[in-house]
This record gives sequence, structure tokens and C-alpha cells, in this order.
Amino acid sequence: MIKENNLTVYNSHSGKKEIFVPVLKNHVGMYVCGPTVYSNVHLGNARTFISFDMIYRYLKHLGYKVRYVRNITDAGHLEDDSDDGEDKISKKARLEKLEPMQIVQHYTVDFHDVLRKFNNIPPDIEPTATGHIVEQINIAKKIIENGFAYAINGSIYFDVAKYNETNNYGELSGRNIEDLYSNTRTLEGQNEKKNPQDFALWKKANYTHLQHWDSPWGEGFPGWHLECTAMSTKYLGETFDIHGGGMDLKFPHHECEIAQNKAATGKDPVKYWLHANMLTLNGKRMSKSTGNTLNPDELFTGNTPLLNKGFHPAVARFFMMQAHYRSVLDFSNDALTASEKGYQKLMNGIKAVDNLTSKKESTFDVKAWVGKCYSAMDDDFNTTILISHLFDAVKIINQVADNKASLTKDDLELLSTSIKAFVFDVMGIENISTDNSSSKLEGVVNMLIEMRKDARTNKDWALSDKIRDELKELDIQLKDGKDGTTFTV
RNA sequence: GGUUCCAUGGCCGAGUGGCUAGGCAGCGCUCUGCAAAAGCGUCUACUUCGGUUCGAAUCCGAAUGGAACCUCCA
Repeated sequence: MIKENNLTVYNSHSGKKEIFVPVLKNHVGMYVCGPTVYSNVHLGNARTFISFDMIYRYLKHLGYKVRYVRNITDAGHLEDDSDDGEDKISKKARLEKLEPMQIVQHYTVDFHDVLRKFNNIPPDIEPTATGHIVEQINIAKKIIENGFAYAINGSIYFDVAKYNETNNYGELSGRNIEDLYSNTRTLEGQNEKKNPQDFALWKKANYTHLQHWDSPWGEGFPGWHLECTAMSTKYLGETFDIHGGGMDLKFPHHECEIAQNKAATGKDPVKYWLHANMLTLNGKRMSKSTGNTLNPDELFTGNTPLLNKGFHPAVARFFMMQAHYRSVLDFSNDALTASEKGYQKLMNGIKAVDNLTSKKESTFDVKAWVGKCYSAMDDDFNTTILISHLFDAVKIINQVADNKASLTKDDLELLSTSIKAFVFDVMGIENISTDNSSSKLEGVVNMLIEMRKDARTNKDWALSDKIRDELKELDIQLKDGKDGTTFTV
């Protein structure tokens, strides 16, 4: 089923495309950093998860048995790097006078809701940081035992300098530690650490901190990077295949994960690091902290000065698939509008393919075309190229419908199943059904079409145009074709 | 300031040392009572300056502009 050694992926760690060979034959372990649930997800967040959803879908499509783990960070994500740093969730809870788990629940639900609208498949395991405090404490203990962390005032810090003596801190992000030393800004109140690069594995909870747990070092809470190490190791093992996340997490988050894993187990945790690029707005990355964001609801409803109208999540997903996951993509009304037209063209083609009649001969090499589609996806999930091939197929479909090309029964079948598989299964682009309108509406519109037909026969253009124009007002588009009139809602 | 990445036609956005990307818009055509919708065809490229090469938008160097990370962020 799986064609061996065909898939290549761009490994951020090596900076090269590499042939994908999983640790365990036919199985893939994939971990993707999920959100910190202290606010609503924005479209930039969504893009990353949509990218990895596509990757997950393609791996499954190829026949791999994939275990996809994506965490929810619901504790420990610090606001800043100072000693009395508060974590994001505790801060939000304090400000809104809510129980931290209320915040967590609220934004977790929002997160799931948005991803469902974008037609993402839920991960196989979605562990939470608060559900894995014990595992995190155990890893911190191991790191201390191995001499790569130190305790001070009830907090545990990772000793980056010590680690760097026998390892390479910076191997993922291409940083070298001397640069980090000389370029780190000195922040207030971080005197506790031996070096500014050291990061917290465990933080002592101060009196304002709402989320805290008992530990060998007293009441506290886990550091940001630790939960991913704990959970990926627990569910995927000490070395697994794919670790994904947004480009912005490469440093320090993923760098620290590697350091924690190596310090704890001595093993390289990840074979292939995949990083999805940013979605920008007005040329700048979307960011909660700067307020340069667009929320999914604003996109869907068009309730924002940035857009002329709302766009269906499937259209937005298609828009994202038109760019490669490793490229920066800029979000704009014009680009979305263009994609919406293209999306419609693609869907029309898919609709038309089932109504074609086969001939004895094919004028188009469908097998070669399918091969090109797989080549595109095998080349680091190049959905952009895939889509260009899909439009070639749409053209052929239209030509066959127009008797300007022909396909055999087998080719027709192959073309139909392939284009649907790539669009619906692999890219996860939903068809916004246009003909699911209630039979009552269909009856009424068909009645009006009949009346208009009579009017046209009688050359009563005034009435005929009135029917057409007033239906248009209601967003019902009449389409006069050779074989009569149809409509789309 | 340090590290890394990017610069493609009106717009979005791929890609390869020589062979059409694709989508949108524009233009032409088909269809039509006129339109719309749809379909078909088609034009406009590779930031600048050097270098390597038989040949570079594609490789190397520099300049300019932009972005990400270096502090939390997908």
C-alpha cells in the first residue's frame, strides 16, 4: 500500500528535504504543539493546525498508521521571563475573576469549534498539561539527576551552559550560545538564574498564583516547555517521527524541548522537525500581543473592515492550500475573493465529472496525471502544485463534457476518484453544497423558471427579466444553458 | 545589533540551470432575446549590480527593500 521512500519532507533541523523513513515501518508518530488556551484562536493559529491536518491526512491517505498527538497547554505558559512571571492562564483568570479551569474550558471549546469549522480531523490524543503534572515532575527529576538542572528558591531551572558542554544548545535554530550570551537583553528580576538562557522546568508558585501543585520542591507549576517533552515522550516514545508547530516556536520552545529530552534520556527526540510558516495580515504576522489579528468569526461573517464580505471556512482552507505550508502567506480581501472563484471552479469540475459519458479512447493520460499529483504531495506536501494539476483535470473534465476530449470508462473512474480523494480526503476541502436547498425552495424556483420560460417564449422580456433580477436579489442565480435553465443558491 | 528567510507578470502564488505553473483580474470567443453564469482561448514576469556558465529568474557575491526569531505568541 505505502510506496516506500517516495515521500520527502523538509526537515527544519537539517535545513534539507529528506526521504521520510519512519522509526517503525508503516507507523508514524506525530506531535504538534497545540495552543495555550488563554484567548480565542485567530486565523494565524488556525493556519498552522490546518497545515498539519493536511499532513496528517496525507500520511493516512498513503496508508500509514498515524498516531497524531496535539497538546493543550492549560498551565505554565509564562507571560514573560522574570522571576515573578505569571502564567498566561492564571493572569487571565485573575483579571476576569474566574477559576483558571473556566478559562481553559472556555477557550478549549472555542479552539475545537473553530477547527471543526475548518474541517480539521481531531488528533488521536489531545493531552493537557494539567493532566500530566506527574509526568512533568518526573522528567524534571531525571534532568536534575543527570546534572542538567538546579534548584533555587523552590524553582527548578535548566542549566543551559552545563548542557552545552556535552551537547549543542542551538542545534535546531542555528544559534550559537556565545551569540545568545552577548545578545540577551537583561530583564528585571531574573537574578535567580545562573544564566539568562536558563529556563524554568518548575516554578515556585507565589501568593497570587492560582494554579499550583505539590512537588518535591514545594508548591509550584511546570515550566512552559516541559509539558511537550512529557507528553510527547509518554505517548510517542523517546524518539518519534514528526514534531510540528509554528515557525515561531522553533526558538526557544522547540530548542528547549530537544535539550530537555536529551538531558533526560540522552536521545534525540525527533526525526523530522516540520515548521509551518506564519499567516500575515498587512504584511505583519498575526499576533495576539500586538493586536494584529483576524478572528475566524470575523472571516466567516465579514464583520470586519478588512473584508468586503464573509468567506466560508472551506474557501479559506482552499486559499491556504494554494500556498505552500512553509511560505509566509498574506491575508487580504482580494486574495480571498480570487480564491473563492477558483474554489467554485474546482467544485464545478468535481460536480461535472460524475455526469460525463465515457468513450472507447482517452485523449488524456489519467494515470500519468495521478502520478503527477502524488509527486507534488510527495515533495514536502506541495499542495500548491497539486492544485495546479487539479485545475488541469478540471479543464479536461470540461472538455470531455464539451466533446472536445474523451476518456475511457476506467480513466473516467480513476479521474473521478482521484480528484475527489485529493480535494476532500487529502486537503480536507469541503464542498459547500449548493443543491441541498429544501425541496420546497427547489419547487418554487423551478416553478418560477417555468413561468419565465413561458414569458420568454412569448417574448415578454420585461417579465422574464423581472423574475431573473428579483431572484438574483435573493442570491439565486439563474443559469441559462443549452438544455434549459438551472439555478444555484 | 545578532541569526535566518524572502524579493516572480495588474493581484495572489509555485517552480526548475535550457522545456506552459496554477488561480483571480483583463482581452477575445462560445452560449444567450439581451445579459448573467459557465466554458474555451490568450497577453503582461522573474528587485538592482557584478560573477560562474554554451546558457540563469533558477548557482555565487554585493546592494536595496521586506519578514521571522533573538522577550510571550501557531
